[in-house]
Amino acid sequence: MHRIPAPARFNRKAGIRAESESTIIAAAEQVFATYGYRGASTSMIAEQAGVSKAMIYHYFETKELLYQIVLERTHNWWGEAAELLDKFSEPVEALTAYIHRKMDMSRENYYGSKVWASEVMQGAPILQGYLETEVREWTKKQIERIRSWVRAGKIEPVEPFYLLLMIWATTQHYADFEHQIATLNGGRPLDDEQHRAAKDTVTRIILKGIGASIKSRRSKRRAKS
Amino acid sequence: MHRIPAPARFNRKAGIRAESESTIIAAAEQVFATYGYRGASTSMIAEQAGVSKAMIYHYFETKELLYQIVLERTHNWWGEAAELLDKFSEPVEALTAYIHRKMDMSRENYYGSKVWASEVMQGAPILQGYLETEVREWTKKQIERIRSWVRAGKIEPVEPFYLLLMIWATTQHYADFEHQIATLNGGRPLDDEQHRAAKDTVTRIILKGIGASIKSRRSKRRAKS
DNA sequence: GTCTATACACTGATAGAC
DNA sequence: GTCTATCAGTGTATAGAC
Repeated sequence: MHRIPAPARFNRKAGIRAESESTIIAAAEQVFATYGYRGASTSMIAEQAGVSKAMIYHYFETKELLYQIVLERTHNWWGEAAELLDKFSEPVEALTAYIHRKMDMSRENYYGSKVWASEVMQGAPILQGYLETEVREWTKKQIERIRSWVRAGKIEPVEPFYLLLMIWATTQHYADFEHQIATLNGGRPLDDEQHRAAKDTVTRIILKGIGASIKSRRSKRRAKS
Repeated sequence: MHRIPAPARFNRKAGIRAESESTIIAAAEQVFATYGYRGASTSMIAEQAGVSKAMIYHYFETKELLYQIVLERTHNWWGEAAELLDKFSEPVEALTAYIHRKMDMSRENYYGSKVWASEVMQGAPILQGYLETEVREWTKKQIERIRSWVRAGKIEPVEPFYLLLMIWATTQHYADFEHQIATLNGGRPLDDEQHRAAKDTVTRIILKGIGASIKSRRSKRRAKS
């Protein structure tokens, strides 16, 4: 395809297109998160986005394509957190950074997490290939890394797979079950202080639980996100 | 489309009505678990149950009523695990029994857990009343109990709410994400040995993470008054 | 109790005016 | 780019034969 870098004043149409697309994607993410793929209707997405239903089909060929794009976004979004785990060589730093980031992401945008959960509960018809390749490879790699920490005596013997599942489960729970958590919290979502306490509690229990508790106190507690 | 395994019949020798009803309920539980309330259709439930669609409406007035019954069953089923927590006065025994039971239940019937998760992701339109009364009261009570364990020096200081959420998240993850876990496990569900290892790992990390491991129980005793 | 036939709202998707 | 009108199919739910 022949792409021409156009001047800014000729990009107005492309600007409108990009804006409409992301508005629709954001709306679709919310509706898919709430009702799942089959339960979501294009009219609901259109209404949520504030556009006519025909606009959905103007920008996206089918409902399934739109769903795939939403899933792709979520997968890329979580990929960022996954990379974090590799950026630190020590278990305490790596796990702390990973857990905190995932907790923040669960709070920042819980819709993506819900769409993923819904997709997996369906049997991952769209994500299956991705699960069997990238996610599986990443998991194997992290399992080996955790094993090396055990061999180096940095953490106590632990089954790495179930440790990883525990971290995923706990951090994503704050996204997928945000409504239940808010209800039990008196009808209000966790405030900043509660969110910080939740992150600290989760991190402390896991690190201490695998014998990797923090030895030196560091005031790395800046306001994140 | 994703195929659902055949339903398990709960009744052995009961009336035709009772047997048909429980067959339909079991089928409905699977379909609701897979596609959510809106995404599930009565034809799919009928096919899964091996009866005609009209039979669904013969035994259950509406799709929503059938859904409510499925949710009610799940709620009662989990209530059994909830009671377990009160049957032991010591944190190690209570939490071990509770975690093990919830892990077993997640394996025994993950459909109920999925339906609950799906309902909550919708904003709990049906379960909201339960969440605001029974679940909230139970949670408050357990929070107080955990606080008393902290005061008695039986466990280290911990925010009880986030500990409870962690236990729920982790144990239910094995139900809600069983497909993803099986995929990462080479396409096979966790076998008996792996399930046992998962239970042990989860229990050990949590107990050790709150300073309630069996070994240190006696030495952690402190004069309180 | 079980089935087929059917009413009618809603679904995904398209055509065509502007 | 945006809208209304529309189609074929599926959705929930009911009626009535056997």
